Amino acid sequence: MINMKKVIVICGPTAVGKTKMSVELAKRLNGEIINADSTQIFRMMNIGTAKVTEEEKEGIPHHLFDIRNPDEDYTVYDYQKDCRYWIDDIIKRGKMPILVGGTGLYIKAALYDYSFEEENESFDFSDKTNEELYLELKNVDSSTQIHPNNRKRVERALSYYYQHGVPISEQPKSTNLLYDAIFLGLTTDREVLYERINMRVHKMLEDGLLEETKKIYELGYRSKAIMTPICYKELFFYLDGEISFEESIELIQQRSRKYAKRQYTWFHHQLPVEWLEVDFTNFGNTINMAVDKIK
RNA sequence: GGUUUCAUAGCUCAGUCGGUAGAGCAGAGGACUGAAAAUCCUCGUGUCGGUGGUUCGAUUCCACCUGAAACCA
Repeated sequence: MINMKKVIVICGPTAVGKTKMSVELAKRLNGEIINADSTQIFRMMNIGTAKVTEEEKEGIPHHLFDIRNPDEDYTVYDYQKDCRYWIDDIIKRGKMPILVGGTGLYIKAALYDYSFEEENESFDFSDKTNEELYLELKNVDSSTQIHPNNRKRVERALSYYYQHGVPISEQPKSTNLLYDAIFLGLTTDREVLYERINMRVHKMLEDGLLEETKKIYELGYRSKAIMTPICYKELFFYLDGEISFEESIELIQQRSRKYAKRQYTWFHHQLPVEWLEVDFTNFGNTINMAVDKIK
């Protein structure tokens, strides 16, 4: 334990102030920041992903932002390697690695002993129904816990089996922490958070979200990277004339609320998070609380 | 002022030929190892506007009251 590498993680739901906290901590603790948000990996998607701006960085080095184009794929597998690389690099230079982001799976995969292997084959299941795929999976993995309707997971389990010859449920599921990590979760009342989410969407529009989206829309990108995050696909519906502008904004806000709820569920159950109630009227208090927890 | 229609879950509404009611949305809880801002699962009692009347029994039929909308003056 003594020799484990120290890492600070700032997590929590969307729109609680993780970015601000990360920069302040980096300034005080001689740290560098590593992105732990699956959508901020990509270039061009800045406003819609609430990516840190150059000004907000305040000169602190930021890693794993803008490392892929929107038409490229990026997965947990890639993130695990990239994140571990930067943790080691930052520590070697005598500085403190600070992971910031809301993608729980990425954080867990990087810091725990999740094992991934090189995979290059891809399988096409598009001609089969959910029921057929589930039966196919049951056949090779009778103890599967995946719900039949969760097609994405069923397909993934089958791909895994066909590639490795063993059921995905037999994959080692040990969850040992590989780093001396402290997980700081920022939180606030649900109502306050929902209000902040609504306001942030309006702020994004003021900052040019629609223009950013139009640029991507006109370039014709319909990749996973673009169609996954909240904001772009909803505004695409509007640009396609399927829904009104107001409807698309409400959709974005609604989905962001649900996303925040899912994030709470993940962080509460999957990581040993120490929660900090954010003081929005005096953020300095929250920073001091975080520093106390770390020391 | 008159006529007609409407009043049911936080919202939009369905329904009960009289036996106290259910969808969508909103909201809540949960799962999670290669698209994770993704994907998937579970959760619906509310004076059925108010007061009376008819009835074994009314949210349902009738009367009146209140409120809303449309039309006529």
